[in-house]
Amino acid sequence: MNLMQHSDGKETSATRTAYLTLRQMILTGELAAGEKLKIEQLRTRLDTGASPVREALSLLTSDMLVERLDQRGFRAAPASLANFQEILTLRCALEDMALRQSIANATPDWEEKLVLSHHRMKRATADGGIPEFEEAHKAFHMALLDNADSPILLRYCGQLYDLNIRYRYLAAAGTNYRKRNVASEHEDILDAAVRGDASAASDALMNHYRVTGDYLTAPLSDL
Amino acid sequence: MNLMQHSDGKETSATRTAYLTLRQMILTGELAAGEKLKIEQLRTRLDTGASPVREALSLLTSDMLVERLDQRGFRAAPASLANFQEILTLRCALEDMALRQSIANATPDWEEKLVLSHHRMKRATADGGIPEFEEAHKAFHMALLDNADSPILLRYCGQLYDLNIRYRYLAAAGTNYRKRNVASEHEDILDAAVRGDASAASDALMNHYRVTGDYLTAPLSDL
DNA sequence: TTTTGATAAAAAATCGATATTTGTTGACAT
DNA sequence: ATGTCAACAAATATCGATTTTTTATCAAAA
Repeated sequence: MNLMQHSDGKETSATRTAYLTLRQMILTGELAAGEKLKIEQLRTRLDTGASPVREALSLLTSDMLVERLDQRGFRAAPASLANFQEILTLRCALEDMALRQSIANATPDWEEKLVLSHHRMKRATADGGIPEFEEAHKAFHMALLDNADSPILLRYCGQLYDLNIRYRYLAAAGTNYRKRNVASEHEDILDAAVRGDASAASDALMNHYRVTGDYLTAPLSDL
Repeated sequence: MNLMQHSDGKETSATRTAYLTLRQMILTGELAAGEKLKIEQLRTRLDTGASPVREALSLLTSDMLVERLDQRGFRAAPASLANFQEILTLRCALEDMALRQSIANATPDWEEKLVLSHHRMKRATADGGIPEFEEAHKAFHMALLDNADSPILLRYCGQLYDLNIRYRYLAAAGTNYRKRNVASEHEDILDAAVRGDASAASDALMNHYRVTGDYLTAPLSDL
């Protein structure tokens, strides 16, 4: 069945490979927002059949990264300032909920994972490339929420996180996020979370999003 | 391309038909929670090819109504009490948000749609079958939120609504929901919404969910 | 000119067949 | 008896080709 060797050596289906690849291409803007996604074109680009491409696009539809047009194929989800701001607002609402639940369920094991993911993010900030940082950054943010014991909520938070990433890349080709000093903001969140202070952690997280949001709004104002 | 005549005569793709049919079958329990969904079996049952079935299942995966098992096909999402309660909790949180925004944006046009959808639901309660009532009931609840100007939020609310429906069918084969007197609860919500009293409307809506939740928890306790 | 309608090209959706994987059974050795 | 392994059966995943739909082109008519 044409097994694919995934980067780390794990074997995956062609559909999964196509899904991950297309997702990455959309998040980074390699496939531009609003762009028509032609099956044939993607088929050759990913060197796979039409069925896996089609299925991958269907899956991306649920992530709101791809839109399905009636009988006219697919396109990358359009970007707009309104969409960006909606994502920001919802992230604040949902992550506040998730973070408070997560902290309420705090365990030593969770704390350790949290500290670890923060360390890895700092390490990736220092010497990794952008993809490595992005991965570690998401891992940290999701680790904050991961203890919430609410799979659907976490799923939504993850989706919104990814939708937001796309706007980071749009705003500045994904480069200068690290140039702003986010390290202290991340530490504030981590410290409060580990301390078990839900309100402080939530405040710090919301502040982080508000500041980042303001920071990105200007470059995105012409959307 | 094998156009399908949808019930109301609108032409749709085979994929869309399969999606809607399978969704209905899962919501009503015709395809039981946790049940293995074999392509071949569904293919003959829906009288269509493997590709549309496969794509429809992929789409249902994003609705959390179907799970994809690594290389072993699909199954209907399992049901559990924890899942039911998570859905209830999230619905309260998200619909509270959406309803308040909706009311904050109130317009005469929205009010009219709201009243209309409520009337239609009452009418369907009186003389319609279960599917008609279910459709009208969802239309009313979504109409309450529809003015919120937050597409993603509305999407999530719609998803959670559907997930919850499945538990209604599970609890009582979907029959006795109307036997409880929900009419007055619906009227309380409607009145407060039309009056523009967001807090009262939200209280009424939350009460509606809490009561319904309690009502369903007992029959579902053996999940 | 603008509109209309037919025609041709491009693309999407679907089908049928094939290859690959998972699961199952039962003989054989321990 | 129990565990292992090969052969077989069932089901999934994928491909290649076909059908259908949409989009583009262009000539003829208003």
